[in-house]
Amino acid sequence: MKERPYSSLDSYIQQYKLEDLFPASFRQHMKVAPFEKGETLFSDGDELEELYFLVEGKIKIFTLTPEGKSLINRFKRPLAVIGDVEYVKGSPVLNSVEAVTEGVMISAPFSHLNELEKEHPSFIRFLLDTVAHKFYTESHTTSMHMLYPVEVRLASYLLSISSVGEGTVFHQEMRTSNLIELAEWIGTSYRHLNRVLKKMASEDVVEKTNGSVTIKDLEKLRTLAKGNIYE
Amino acid sequence: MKERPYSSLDSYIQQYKLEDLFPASFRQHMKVAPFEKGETLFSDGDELEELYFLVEGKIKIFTLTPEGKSLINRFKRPLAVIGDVEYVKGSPVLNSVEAVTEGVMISAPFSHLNELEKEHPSFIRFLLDTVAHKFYTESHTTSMHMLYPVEVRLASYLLSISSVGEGTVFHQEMRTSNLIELAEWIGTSYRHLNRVLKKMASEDVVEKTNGSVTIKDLEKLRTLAKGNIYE
DNA sequence: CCCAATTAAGGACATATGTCCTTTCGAAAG
DNA sequence: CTTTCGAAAGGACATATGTCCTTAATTGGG
Repeated sequence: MKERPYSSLDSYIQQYKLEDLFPASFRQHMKVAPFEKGETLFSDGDELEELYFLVEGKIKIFTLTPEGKSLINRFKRPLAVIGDVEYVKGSPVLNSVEAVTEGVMISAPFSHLNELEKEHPSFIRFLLDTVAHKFYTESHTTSMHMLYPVEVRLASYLLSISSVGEGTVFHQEMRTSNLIELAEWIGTSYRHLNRVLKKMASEDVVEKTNGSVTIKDLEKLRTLAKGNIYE
Repeated sequence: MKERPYSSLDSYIQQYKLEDLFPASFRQHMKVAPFEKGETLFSDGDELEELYFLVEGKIKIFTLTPEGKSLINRFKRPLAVIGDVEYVKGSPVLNSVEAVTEGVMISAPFSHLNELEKEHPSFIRFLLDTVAHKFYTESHTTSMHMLYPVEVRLASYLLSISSVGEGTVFHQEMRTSNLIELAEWIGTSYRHLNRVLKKMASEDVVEKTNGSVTIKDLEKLRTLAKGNIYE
């Protein structure tokens, strides 16, 4: 997985079935841009000139306040679109974006997208689908955050990363690299997350072993989540 | 203003300059639907069949939890689009909608919109603009709610309803009909809102006289809002 | 003008969450 | 094996906010 040379534009387009979206004649305007782990890709307030597609790696989208607090809006894996809302509204970047792993984006300049819109209306439909979906999840997450305490959100998060196969509980890779990030993701402080985790552990809902969290009682977890689930 | 007969479909279309969006041939599929104050227009989970345009009156969009808590997502005045995300995603209604005043909606069936999309791609662009804007404001509001305490959000709200004209502060009609609604709007309890208002009053930032709130010190308010402003 | 029915305001207490700091633990270096 | 350092956990306290209930204010009806 390491050091694998990044594919070319065309192979990414093929991989993600974007052929119809970007006709061959348009691809000359597009670029391939690798990035490093931890790199700041976009900052709140930047003026964007291109639309980006995440084709490899993982990024996080978050808000920073002047006071230094940060709130993670969401994590993204391929295929994700960055800059769609900015393109449509012509406004500066709404949230900051940082690379969680190394990865690759491909990009297309706004200026050429206007032409593409005219020639290939399906591109507008694609954007519409993308933005509608973003709105949907954002709206859902917001309600959860506003209406339920951390315990419910945490339970919901844990459910979202566990999959149930024939009665066995597998816990997938945590979508957050550590507990600090998890805290920012569910919108609380690290301290408080710890507190809630400990409580859950004392009730045998989860088990904490050196930094990693394992689900022990899926049913109790479901009760705690009150039917909510992230995304 | 009362009892004024509602206009016809065509006059609404003209009034809001929707002629290009809905060609004459399409309008036979559209309907005019008046509603009463307080009426529940849509409920969380409903299956929507039509796209609606609010052309008269004021509505509120909110989330209800099984436990009975409610969170107001936003208020809408004409021209507003309802059901866009549901149309695009084909999913059930995300939030409940209630009429704050009497008013009128005009509607177009989803089934016919598909054809419209093909013949008039500008309609897709219109939806894209609409949804992108929704996302933008939603995202902004979410960050505020998650990152700042009620005092900041309240200050920000008060700023948003006051307009400054040549050094004089006018406070517009409160967009919420009462303090309870305001509490739901900024995402807190009525009790707590009262507490914060009282504190602001004691610092001469606002004045409370029988239920209505008047801004006394715009500068202090700006400081409290920390540069944030709703919408 | 007075009273009942509402609506607004506020007191008391409980809970959720944040902040700061100390302690503990485990892994990597020496 | 010991040291050291950073990550992880947790204690103590402060603040924000919620819940429940009581009191005060307001307004339409008689």
